[in-house]
Amino acid sequence: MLRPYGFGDGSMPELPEVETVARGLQKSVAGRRIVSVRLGKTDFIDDPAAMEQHLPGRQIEKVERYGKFMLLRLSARGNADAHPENGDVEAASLLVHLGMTGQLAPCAAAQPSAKHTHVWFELDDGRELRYTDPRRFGRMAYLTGPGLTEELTVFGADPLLVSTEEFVSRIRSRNGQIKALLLNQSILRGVGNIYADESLWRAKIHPMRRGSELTKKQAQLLRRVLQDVLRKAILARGSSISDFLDAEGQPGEYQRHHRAYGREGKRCYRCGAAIQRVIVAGRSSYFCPKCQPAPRARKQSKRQRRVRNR
DNA sequence: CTCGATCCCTGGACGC
DNA sequence: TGCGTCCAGGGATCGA
Repeated sequence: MLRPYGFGDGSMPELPEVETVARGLQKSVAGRRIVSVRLGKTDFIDDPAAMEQHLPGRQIEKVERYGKFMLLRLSARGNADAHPENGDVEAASLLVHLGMTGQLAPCAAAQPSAKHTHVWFELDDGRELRYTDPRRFGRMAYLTGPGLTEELTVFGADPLLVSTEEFVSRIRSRNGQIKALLLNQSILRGVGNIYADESLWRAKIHPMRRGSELTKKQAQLLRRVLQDVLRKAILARGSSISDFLDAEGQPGEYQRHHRAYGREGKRCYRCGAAIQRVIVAGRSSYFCPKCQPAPRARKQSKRQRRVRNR
């Protein structure tokens, strides 16, 4: 049985998982034409009517990843009834975010639908591309040129492509906690809770350290280990992903390489100290208290400050 | 700018 | 077995 992300072992779709899904879809559905669209619950879709109206007839030309989003590049609709005012002669894109538990995968049209399937794209080869998402934290949007551009410009650099200089300046120019900065999609696009913790552990940086507090060397190291972790996770097909893309696909294996995430109370692989969990930026953060020394307490209450200033 | 709180949602874990 | 409670988390939003 297909197992969605986020169940049991804390895995969820971050950059490596989304990259894995996008590559799988590029192989399995690129080149196919969407014949029709059927919708179930639509509260995670920007404009359901637009999807029903504009998707049929379009070919899926390419499947790309953008941060944690997938971008299905669609051809212009080739039929004679195309209405230019509706953008039908224009190339378009379907933006898909898997949220916590989203899955997008093709299957035979005859196959019974899994629970929580909300979108069915009928393809021109007898299959259906289906979107399943129990929690509906995902998002789907049909977008054309300007709308898409506007949508994408709010995001920061791709962590795999960002130069050392840009990474260092983006991080060191902020006062926020480094964990929050890594999770902030307008600074870097694609990093989530798991890979933030994993890279901070590898760089020996406490999640509550301030971006501005990092040395240049630390920031450079963080970029290097972040890229290394993401690349290796992609090679491992992500963390704990089941075979939901194609029959020969293997489950993700990267969870076996986790050094911090989900290891509260377990021994640090480097020094043997017990991994701790704290909430940073509203999210569970796992770190080694010995290898990743806490920043000096910088926040003082007004009262403390008054006392000290006397 | 940065922070925390709140909400969205479902199902798994856990206690009784 | 079955119920209730808590928790997980990406992201939007809002007020401080």
